[in-house]
Amino acid sequence: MAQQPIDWKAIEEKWRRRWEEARLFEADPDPNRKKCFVTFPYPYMNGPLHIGHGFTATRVDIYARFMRMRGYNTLFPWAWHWTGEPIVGASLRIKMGDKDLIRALKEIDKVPDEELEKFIDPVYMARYYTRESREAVKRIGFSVDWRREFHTTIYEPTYSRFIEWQYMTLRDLGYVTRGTHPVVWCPSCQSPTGDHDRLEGEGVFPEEYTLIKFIFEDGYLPAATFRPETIFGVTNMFINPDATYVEALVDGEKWIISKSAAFKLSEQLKKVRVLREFKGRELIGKYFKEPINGRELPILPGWFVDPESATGVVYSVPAHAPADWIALKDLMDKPEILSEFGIPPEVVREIKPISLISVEGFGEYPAIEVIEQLNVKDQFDPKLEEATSIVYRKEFHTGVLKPICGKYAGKTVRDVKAQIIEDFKRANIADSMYDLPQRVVCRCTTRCIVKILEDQWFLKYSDPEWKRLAHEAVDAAKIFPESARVYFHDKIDWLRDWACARKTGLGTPLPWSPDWIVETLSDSTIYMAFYTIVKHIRRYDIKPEQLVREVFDYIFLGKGDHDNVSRLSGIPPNILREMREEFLYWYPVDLRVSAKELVPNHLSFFIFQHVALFPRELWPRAIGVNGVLTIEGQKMSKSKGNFLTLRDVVDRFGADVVRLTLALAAEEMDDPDWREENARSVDARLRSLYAFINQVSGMSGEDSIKSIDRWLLSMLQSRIRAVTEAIENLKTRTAAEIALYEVWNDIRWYLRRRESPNPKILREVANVWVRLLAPFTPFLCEELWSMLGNEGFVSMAEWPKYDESKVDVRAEEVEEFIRGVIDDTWSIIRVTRASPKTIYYYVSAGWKWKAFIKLLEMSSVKKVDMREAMRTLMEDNELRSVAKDLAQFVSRLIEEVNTLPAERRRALLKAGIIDELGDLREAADFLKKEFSCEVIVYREDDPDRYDPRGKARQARPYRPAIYIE
RNA sequence: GCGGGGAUAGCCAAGCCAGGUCAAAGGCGCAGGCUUCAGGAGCCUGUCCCGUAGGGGUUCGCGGGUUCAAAUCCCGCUCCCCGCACCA
Repeated sequence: MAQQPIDWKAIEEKWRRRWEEARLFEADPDPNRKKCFVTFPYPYMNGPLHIGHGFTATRVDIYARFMRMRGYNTLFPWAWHWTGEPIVGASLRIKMGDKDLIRALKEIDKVPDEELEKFIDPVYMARYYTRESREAVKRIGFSVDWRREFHTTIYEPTYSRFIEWQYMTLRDLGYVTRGTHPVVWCPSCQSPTGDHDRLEGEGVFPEEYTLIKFIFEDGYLPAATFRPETIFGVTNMFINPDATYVEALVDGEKWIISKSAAFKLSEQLKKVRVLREFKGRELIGKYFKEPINGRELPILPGWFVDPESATGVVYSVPAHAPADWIALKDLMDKPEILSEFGIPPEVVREIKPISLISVEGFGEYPAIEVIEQLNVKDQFDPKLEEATSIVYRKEFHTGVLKPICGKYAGKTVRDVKAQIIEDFKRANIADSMYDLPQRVVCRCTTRCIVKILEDQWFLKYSDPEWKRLAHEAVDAAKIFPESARVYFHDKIDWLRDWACARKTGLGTPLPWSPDWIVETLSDSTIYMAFYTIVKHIRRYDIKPEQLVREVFDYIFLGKGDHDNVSRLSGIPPNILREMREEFLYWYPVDLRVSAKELVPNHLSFFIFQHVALFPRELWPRAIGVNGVLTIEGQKMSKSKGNFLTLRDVVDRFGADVVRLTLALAAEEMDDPDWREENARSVDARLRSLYAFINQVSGMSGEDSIKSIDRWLLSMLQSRIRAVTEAIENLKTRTAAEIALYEVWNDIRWYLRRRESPNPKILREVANVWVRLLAPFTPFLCEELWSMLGNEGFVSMAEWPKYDESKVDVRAEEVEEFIRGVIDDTWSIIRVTRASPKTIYYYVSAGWKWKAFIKLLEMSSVKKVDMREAMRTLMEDNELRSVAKDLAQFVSRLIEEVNTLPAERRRALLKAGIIDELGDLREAADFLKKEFSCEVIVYREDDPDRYDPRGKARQARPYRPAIYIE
């Protein structure tokens, strides 16, 4: 199998053109054929397709091509996702001259200058990438029906009509609700700041604080806390003397809070009117009242109080909050600070921590104990945070409230916390506000706050009934790999309501509230249904305004009759019927594949929305989940500079090489790793494959059938079966591995064993082989298929069928036997470091075979022991005559026979007594070549044998005795 | 923290669900040989350790256990990766 220069590009172009001319992958309903509808989640067009897209989509295409060859009417459509913020964002950044982005687009995406300048129009940008990506998809050879291509957003008005229908229907079904929701918000951009839009604060989300409204003069000091239960242990207040505070009317009450808190609250549905501004020191030394028992407590200076955090008002519980204790201790140690504020030292000295939670393993004052344990020095010690977290966790999970807590006494903190908050709020002792636990800075450099968005539209994924249906859909579907099923169930339970509309970005406006746009993950859930009718929309030039609700109701839900709907829409009734029929023909989706990162969002939404909108028989049939691609072991990213676009990779290596390399990289949920080294190796293999098939196609020679010929065909059957089963289960790596390497190794062994290969057999094998590989390397296989003299496309050829009649267990056992003999012989040669002149083999005597088979039979019923075995064997006259040797023979074999796996035992029994002498003599020439010496074969009981060391009697079935000179 | 996936010989990676054919597929790399008008091609052999006869020893993250028998089952531990929401 020598290599030849092959022009991949020429082959690929040739067949791509022919496929297109033949409209090979355009699939239309055919009631006489079973259908298969596979989909790949449409990619987002803010950049070129990368090799990670290529990986997942290749798996889809392998499956599609496989099913097509198995006779299924197979549809693999493709579309483009334009919905969302990033395209607009990128476009804006280009407009503003963002150097990093522009360089990335030039260098990685290879966008020419004259195109780049037009990217200030986001739609132009999306169109550009769509055009580029379409080319890449064609080049890599995905078997797509392009008549059904579309993109999303209002720029594809008929798609928008579809989305409108979807959301009106969902709303009527009660799955869309209205509500409020806290988001991280940039006051400058006036929009939510997602994780990827931040300079600082990745992974930071709003947290809800309880505000305890301590009474102060004619108003309140609302102190923020996560631990409202500790109010029973409050001893004082801390205010930052240098921070700016305000007196403000908040929903009609007078509140004293930090200046920034006032602003934040105004974004959280509170009516805020600032009355006056002042420094915190004004409050220091004054007294406030706690609202439970009305105790009067002092306000002390605390510079650790961050006015940017929550209200900037902090109450102090030194028994249970390490920070509070440390702050108090500081003040006790530094009376001069107190005097600066005119506070007598005894005010602080007399403060006693009040214990309100009992915790196993701690005494009265857990905070103080932990501070001592960790040796926290002062308020600025980083260990303080750890101390706080230890106390908090311990008290939350195991703490029990003490009698001082009144009606909550005796309960654990965990159980009663929510109740306390509710009670306090009802009693107007508490309120709440959201804030960010850490600084978050928007890309525009503005510090973010939490805003509560009103009138937000939600998909009610929290609905238990909806969840139940989603679970049922997961149970009913095939999930590849099976282990991902639990992942889906888990994520369905975990999903909360999803804000399904946004104010900015591209998309489709909500039909009943057009200032909102359907959010990107929410407009991409059932669009596979649109593939089934977009063909008609194009062909019959159906206008968006014709696509009234009733049209979709009719097509997708079977509501109404076509005459009526025709009147409403102006679409002829026969076309409506055709669309309905086409939808019903293709639906449900037979397979959808994506990377595992989409399980918690896209794939789960896909399931949810299908169960909401469609009857059970139209729910997805199978979902495949795969890993996330890395490049040479590294996560792919544009900033790291290891971003590989699909187009570049296909340009460099050719479509088939890329496809096969990707297929061989991983399956199930393992992460594939793209390695150039692997691609080069695959390239070499394919060149050799070409050379081999080329050679076989013109080969002539004798065509007698020997055992080795039957062996090759027999092996091929098990390869066919294994590849078929693997692809059925989307185990594309296993399938590719067997189809390429295992078959290759079989053929190699065959060529080695057969001095003059049988051309007919090889051509038969080649015809199967090329078809097994066709889903993986379709271009090359088309070429090889025609090289082998076949008419038509291999893409449409019948998938090889497992042929029982070609299975030859005996031939397989014979090869096992020969291979074993070779291995044993090599082993001896290596150990003795001899260079053999003559090798003598002695095959087992007839009685050994007889006993061996008998033992196999006995052990397939149940485990045999020595005594029982001998008793049965001795019933045979011939065996009895060699009783002494028999006993030795059986004792050596019995363990082995007993532990043989059932399958193997069956194979051995099926093969029966093989003609060791004949087979070995037939292989003698081959063995001579292998060992470059003479080979002589005897039967162990041949009276004329040459056996100077008495080796012959060691012979066992399948393991002849060996003597080497 | 919650959830999911992992840990196998130099590397990648099968096997584990259904315990014995497992010193453990396949690929890559490496070494030796062959082939070739010596291009990153092909073929053969080797690649845990020991062994002058086909054998033996020790391995499948760590520690226990079940079993005649465990990479595979059970318990505990350590470490790695990924997701965690208004975002594609």
